[in-house]
Amino acid sequence: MTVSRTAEKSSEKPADAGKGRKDAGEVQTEALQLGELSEQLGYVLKRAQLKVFENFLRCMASLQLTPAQFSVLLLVEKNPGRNQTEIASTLGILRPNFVAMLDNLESRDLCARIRSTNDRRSHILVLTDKGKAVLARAKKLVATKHEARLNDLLGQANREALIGMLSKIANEF
Amino acid sequence: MTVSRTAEKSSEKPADAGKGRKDAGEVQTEALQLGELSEQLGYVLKRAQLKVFENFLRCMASLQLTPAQFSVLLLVEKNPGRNQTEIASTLGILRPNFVAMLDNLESRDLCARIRSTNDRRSHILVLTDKGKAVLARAKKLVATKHEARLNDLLGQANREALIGMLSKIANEF
DNA sequence: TATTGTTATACTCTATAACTATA
DNA sequence: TATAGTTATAGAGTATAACAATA
Repeated sequence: MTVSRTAEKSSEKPADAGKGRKDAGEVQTEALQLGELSEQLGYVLKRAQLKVFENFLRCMASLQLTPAQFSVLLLVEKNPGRNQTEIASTLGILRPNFVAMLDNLESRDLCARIRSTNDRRSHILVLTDKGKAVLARAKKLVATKHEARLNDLLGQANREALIGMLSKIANEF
Repeated sequence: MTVSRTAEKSSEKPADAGKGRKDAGEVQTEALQLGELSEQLGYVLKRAQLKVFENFLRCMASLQLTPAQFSVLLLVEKNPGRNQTEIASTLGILRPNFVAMLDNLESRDLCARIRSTNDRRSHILVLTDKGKAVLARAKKLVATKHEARLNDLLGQANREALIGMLSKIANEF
């Protein structure tokens, strides 16, 4: 739809552009009408996604993990012995783009590539001890700060319903 | 989180990487376990958003309108007489990035910039007749193809609940 | 001095082609 | 010949600084 922002940064606090009130006595500066936009699934979905990612980044600031990196660590932990192609494609990451991502995680000693003995073309992915420790801390931060925030906002039942509907859209739309 | 894709294109059909079954008789290729990932709000939100945008693009193929362009047309129609800064900031678009976007819409004769007489620095935005006509057709396509699809999938009540929760996240998270 | 629209620019994501080393 | 990982590259989207015209 539109929307932007890279975590904190500056600029554009949307949906509240015109102050709604004039500060001095010049021209009128009424807030804009969103109209049908606020009912557009894509629009509200995109905005919500950006907010959630921003919050995720803030919660993870101490561990310096992006949502994408977190998803890789989670998937590697849950599926040990898989190669780059398998992990990347499951996450919707293209193999070429996965290389730099892994270089980063490997340089931080969070995961490692191991040349497979069966097929020497493949790199098996594993978490290092540090990677496991960081992921454990990350999970706690996500649970106590990030997901907890969502529970406060929507309530447990609604949160589950939301995840369910989004999954359905992701899988069947 | 991860995920990609630009509408149709090729590559990466995630969440079903390993076929789950071997085709010949080589090695095992079981489907990967998503594990906690499928309960992560950010992950499922991002995936759903990509699917919805893809579907939007497909529904709008005949009009060649992106979600972002559609949102601009909607907002200009609903708020005639506003300038670039106001429209852009409401949508979370940075002014510099809004220039090329408007150049595109203007070159297609969908909207026009009008130098304001009050403040000659400002460009007032308006829809052209063609812009109004295209937007009307776009709304119909969205309603009958795009949003209708969501109703089929979730049902009217759930769809409204979903929009409501996403709005709440977008505004209060 | 401040603001509007603009240009230039940079950085991140995403996408495709093609190379290498294995198979 | 096909596949895994990689390189190079290109295109969107998003971000900041700075300039000209105007206020």
